[in-house]
This record gives sequence, C-alpha cells and structure tokens, in this order.
Amino acid sequence: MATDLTADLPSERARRILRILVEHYIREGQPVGSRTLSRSASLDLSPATIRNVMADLEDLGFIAAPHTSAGRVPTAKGYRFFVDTLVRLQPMAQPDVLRLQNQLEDRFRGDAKAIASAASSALSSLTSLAGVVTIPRPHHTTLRHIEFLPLSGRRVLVILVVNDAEVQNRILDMERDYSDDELRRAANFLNDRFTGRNLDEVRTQLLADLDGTREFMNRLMLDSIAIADHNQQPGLEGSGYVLSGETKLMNFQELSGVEKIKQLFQAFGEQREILTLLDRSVAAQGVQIFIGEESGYRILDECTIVAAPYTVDDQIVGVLGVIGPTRMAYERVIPIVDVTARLVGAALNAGAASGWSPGLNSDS
Amino acid sequence: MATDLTADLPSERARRILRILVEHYIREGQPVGSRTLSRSASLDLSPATIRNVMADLEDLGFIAAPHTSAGRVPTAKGYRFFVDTLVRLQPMAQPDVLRLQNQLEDRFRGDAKAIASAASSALSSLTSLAGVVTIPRPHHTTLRHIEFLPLSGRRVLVILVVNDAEVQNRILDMERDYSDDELRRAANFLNDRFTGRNLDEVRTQLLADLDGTREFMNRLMLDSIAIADHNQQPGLEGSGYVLSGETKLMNFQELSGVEKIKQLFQAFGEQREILTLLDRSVAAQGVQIFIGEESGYRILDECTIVAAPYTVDDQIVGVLGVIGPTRMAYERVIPIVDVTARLVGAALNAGAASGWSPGLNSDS
DNA sequence: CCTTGACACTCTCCAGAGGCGATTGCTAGC
DNA sequence: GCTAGCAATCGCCTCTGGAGAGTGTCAAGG
Repeated sequence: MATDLTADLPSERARRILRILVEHYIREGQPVGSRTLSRSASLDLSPATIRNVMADLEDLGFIAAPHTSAGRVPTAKGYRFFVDTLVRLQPMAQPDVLRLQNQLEDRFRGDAKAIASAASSALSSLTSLAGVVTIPRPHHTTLRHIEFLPLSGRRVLVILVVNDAEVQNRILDMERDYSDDELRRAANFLNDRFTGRNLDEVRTQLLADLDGTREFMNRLMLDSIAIADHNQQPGLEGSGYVLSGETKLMNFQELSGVEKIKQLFQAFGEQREILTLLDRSVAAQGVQIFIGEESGYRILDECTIVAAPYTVDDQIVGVLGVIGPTRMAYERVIPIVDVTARLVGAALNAGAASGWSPGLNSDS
Repeated sequence: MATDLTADLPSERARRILRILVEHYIREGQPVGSRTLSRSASLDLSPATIRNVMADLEDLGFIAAPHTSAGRVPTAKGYRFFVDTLVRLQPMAQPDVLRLQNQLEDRFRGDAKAIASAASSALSSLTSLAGVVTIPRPHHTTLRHIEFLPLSGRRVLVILVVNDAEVQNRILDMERDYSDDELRRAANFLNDRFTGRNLDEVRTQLLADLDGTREFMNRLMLDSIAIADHNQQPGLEGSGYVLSGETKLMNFQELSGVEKIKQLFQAFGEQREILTLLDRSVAAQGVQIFIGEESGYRILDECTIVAAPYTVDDQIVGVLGVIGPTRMAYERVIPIVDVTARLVGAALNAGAASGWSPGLNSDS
C-alpha cells in the first residue's frame, strides 16, 4: 500500500500515536480505539484523524484489529518498533537498586548458584513476571584445594575446591587401581604446586608435563581438573537455569488458556528450548528482547523474553532475564534486567576477589 | 434417616453398587446415573432399584449429586470407604517393577538425592500424576573423611564425606582464628580416630571428651559433624522434596480452573504445607491416603495424596508419593506408590552397604 | 492538502427464550 | 422387595435480538 522505504519510519505524529497506543494497551490490556486515543491528554486530534493514522499503521503492520469493531492492538512488529525507538525507559528507583544489591551480595559466599537463585527471585518479584538466571559458567577458576578418596572398585572420589569456597565433587572411574599412597601423593603434588593458580594454567602445565615420569597419574589429575569445567553438580538441575515466579504468569489473561500455560510450563521443565534462546543473548551485549514469534518457538508465541548477559572480568559468564507476556511494562522491565545483570556480575566478582588469598597474589 | 451404627456399613449390594459407581466415575469423570449402572455387566437390577440404593448411599454421605438431574459423584467420604474396603488393588506389572528397579539402582552411587529425583520422575510417569519424594534424612551416617580449609576472616570451610561418597560442605563462622596447623591437626584427629564410625557415635565421643585438653577444638569438630544432620545443602531446595510432573495435573478437568492450578503451583513452590502433610505419613506404616478435605488444606480440596514412607534398616528416612485429583485410579496408584517406596529403600540400602569398607567392620 | 463531523456498517457481547436430554423421586403394580 | 412408568427438575445448547463500540468513508471546511 505505502512505499516501502519511507514507510518503514512513520511520521512523527504516527509514532506518537503508536507510542500512546502501545502504552495504553500495556496498561489496560484492552484493544485501543480511536476515541480513547483522541481523549489522551497529549493528543489533540479528532477520532477520525486518528483513524486515518491508525489505518496507515495497520498497513505498515505495526498494529492489528482483533476483529472489525474492536480497537487496535500492537503486533509483534509494533512492539519491536516500540521497544527499539519509542519506549521511554524508567530508571529503577534508587531504594530498589540498593535492596537488590543487598540481596545479591548478602550471599556471595562462594556460591555462585545462590547468587543466581537470589537474582532470579529478585527479578520475579520486581517485575511480577517469571525470572530466569542461567547458572554462571565457571570463570577464572582458581584451584584452592584438591582431595582424592578411594572408593570400591576402581572408583575415585574427587573433591575440588575452587575460588573462594566452591566445592565440587565427582566420582571418576579409573582404568586401574590406585593405592591410597598414590592418591595422596597426587593430591599433595597438585596442592603444593598449583594452589591459587588458574585452572587453565594448571591444565596447560599438566599437559606439558605429560612426557614426564608421572604420566599415569596425569590422566587422573587432568580428569579431576576437568570437573570444574562442566559445572553440572550431580543432583542439581543439570547445568541449566534457575527459574522463579512461574506462577505469576498465570495472572495474565492472554496466557490464561490452560493449554497454553501447560505447554509453557512443560517448556520450562525441559529447559532446552529456553536455554538455546537465552544463549542467543550471549552473543550480544546489553539487554536483548525477543518478542513473541521472533523467538522462533511457537510455545512462546505470546511471550516476550527480556534478557541480558552478565559478566565477570568483562567475560560473559551467564544470562539472566524475565519471561512474560508480550504485553509487559517494558519501560520498567528493561532497566530492571539491565541493572540486575550488572549487579549479579558485581556480586560474582566480589565473591571471587574477596576472601582468602593464595600464596601468590592473584593474577599479574 | 437410617440408624447410625448399622448404617455405616451399607449392605453387600449397596457396597457393590458403590464400588461400581466409583470405578465408573474414576474411569469416565462424569456423574454416574442409575441407568448407566444398571447396564453394568455385573449388576442385574433395574434403574429404579438402583435409584433406591443410591438414595440410601446419598443419605449416608457416600455420594452426592452435583445438581438435580445429574448422576451421582463420590464424596470424600465415599472415596475413603472405597479405598479402605472396596478397592481391588491391581499389582504392578512385573516388567514395570523391573524397569523401576533399574532406574533407581542405576544411580545409587552415593547420591541419595539422585535416587529421590529418579523416584519422583518414575512415580510421575507411571501414574500420570505429580510425583513427590522427600529428600531422605541422613540415616546411619558413617564418617568417611573430613577436611578443614581456612577462609578469610574467621570462616572455615568444612568438607565432610559420609557414607560411600556423599560430599557435604558448609562454611562455619568461628569465634576466633584458627591457624592452618590447628585445622590440620583437628582434621587428622577426626580422620584417624573416627573414620568408618557412625556420626552419632562420633558426636557422643566428642561430647565425652569435652573435659579433655582440646575443648577449644571440640567446638569446631562438633559443629562440623552437625552439618550432616540437617541435610540442607546451601544452594539446594532447602531440605525439601523433589517434585516431578506437576504439569500433568493440568490435564484434569476438575483442576482446570486457572485459579486453582495457580494456587496449587504456589503451594508446591512454598513447600511448607506439602511437607507437613507428608510428614504425617511418617508416623504410620504403609501407604497413606489423604483425600480432598481430609488433608486440612483448602488448596488440596480436590486433590488426593497417596504417600508411603520409605525405610533404610527399618528406619523411616523419607516419604514419597503422588499428588493428583481425588478422581484418580487408586487401584493402580496405590500399588505403584507401595512398590516404589520399597524399591527406594532398597536402593538406598544398596548404596550404603556397597562399596568401600572402613578399617573396622561396620557396626558391632 | 489535511482535518473534521456525520453516517452507515460490522462485529462482539450479553441476556433471555425455548428445546433437548438426562436423571431423579414417587407411586402403583407384580 | 423389585420394577415399570410418569411427571418434574435442571443443565446445556442454540437461537435471537438489542446494545455498545469502533471502523471506514465521504463530503465539507480551514
């Protein structure tokens, strides 16, 4: 209908109308008609004029009418345009920021998962949506202590303490028996030589030593170090994410169909799809927004994910965000996700930096 | 209407009719009318006769009519009578039992939580209901190894290995500084003297030694041993239970109200109420059934919990079961819960018994 | 050329009416 | 004590019409 290139950017007036329409719809949840808009304080146009503009916006695909005589509703494209260029972000209230900061730093004690979990609840309660935080990838992991315990058969229990006080353990199946003495020597060797060192260094060093005398022990040691890499604690929710406040999603009419809720919850349970979706924001910096169909997953058709990666030492170690209906209060949610990502990064950093310092000072 | 004492036990014929009615209702989910019942193979009565009997059953409170011209539906009291005296249990199919056994024993390796989690999924998939398994209480916990690591401030990281290969860790805040040497000596002392001994013994012994020379270390040691008691791993889902297949509950019409589902899920999330309810079955032996209102929690009004404690060495260490609508296939579900409880107990036992044996042979 | 008021049209939502089907309670008869 | 028949009751479904809301369009006015 309209020329394609100029049309992509509607006129100033049309944009204002679109913004007011989206804001109104987000607030009320009802299709917005021309009369409602014309009553809006900042607009001084007759309904008829607005109707013309709305017809244009509909042609451009920004809004749609559920049926002939209902008002208009933003489409995914409309939301996209809104969040990209129209939305007026509302910075978080300072008290909220401080409270959030406390909640996160309160538990920094070595346990990254506790931080993730706290962040998830916080996101959920701040936004009244579902909060999601991926378990942080191990980053800059320094070896604190290692211990081997012989089990029956050829199994060896490896206990690994990394960073400040993060304990990981795993049972390794070995190819041959190890005597108590061997295990003790191996542990002593690693502890004496590598305590306080980065795990990557340790691995490199061990690989370099492979031509040495101890190659048969080396296998055990390398395997042990590798434990810290895939952060999947055995009993835990397989290296995934922490989700909070899912039930809040049931409050939204647009998701109220039992069938939809069911599929959504099943998707949450299976984790895979959500994870791959979250992974997409790892690539980019800052807050990413996936609106409805954009996600590519039909289950999330009427949902939006607002996500942001969080970093430690400028390295992305995880993603966090919220999941909610497309009709969410973007102007509040986006800053919340943004700030939370920063604070989680800071909290993780604090955990890593604080506390016990190894024989040699941290890195160069 | 009817005399109270004899009335409590309806006639043989009435009981048969009640049984068939409940079975039919459980199968179809629709109120059952007299005509439907009269068509039932095993019954050879006219609808009118059956109506008379049904009127009696209604007077007794076993069944009720949702409205004048619908059939009858079992009441909570009716279900209670049904499961107590009428139901014909259907033993689990042998292949299912074997599969279940495999699923549970597959992962016995020291991790009780993995077993709980596997049992929960198994329960859910076998019954198409929500499965729930409490994390087993520590039982007959034997000390395998202990390790202290100094942290910054006066914090000490305690790593405790119990049983075969269960690793627990916690950070303790101490009243004074401990030197590396002190900590090493304390660990050596405990390891030399108590490896392979029951934690209760260890505690008793330590308490007895309190008048000895090392009382300042004793505090640390006692605190460390205490860690194993409250099994609440820090980041974990606070010493609670593993729930699986909640989403399956959304398939039942009687729970389909979004509001109900929401409350139910919130209750699951908060855990407390469910836990206290489950705790009730710890007292009794065998399968316990809480039908609807009986639970005392309004949220579970239309739900039934079928639960059974599971034991290790004849000691109850946890409870497992399923949560579903009152209208569930009791004749299948009860045996499944029963068998699962036994198998979980067996799996836990296998984990404790197998493997590494301490210097001295286990108990007396 | 843009804006505006007016008008006809369309569509949803809601309430009320009526028919259908299922089931019951009651009573009379076997 | 059982059964057949009958009237009555009630929920469910569909149909209908009116009210309300919003749209598109057109011609007049700035």
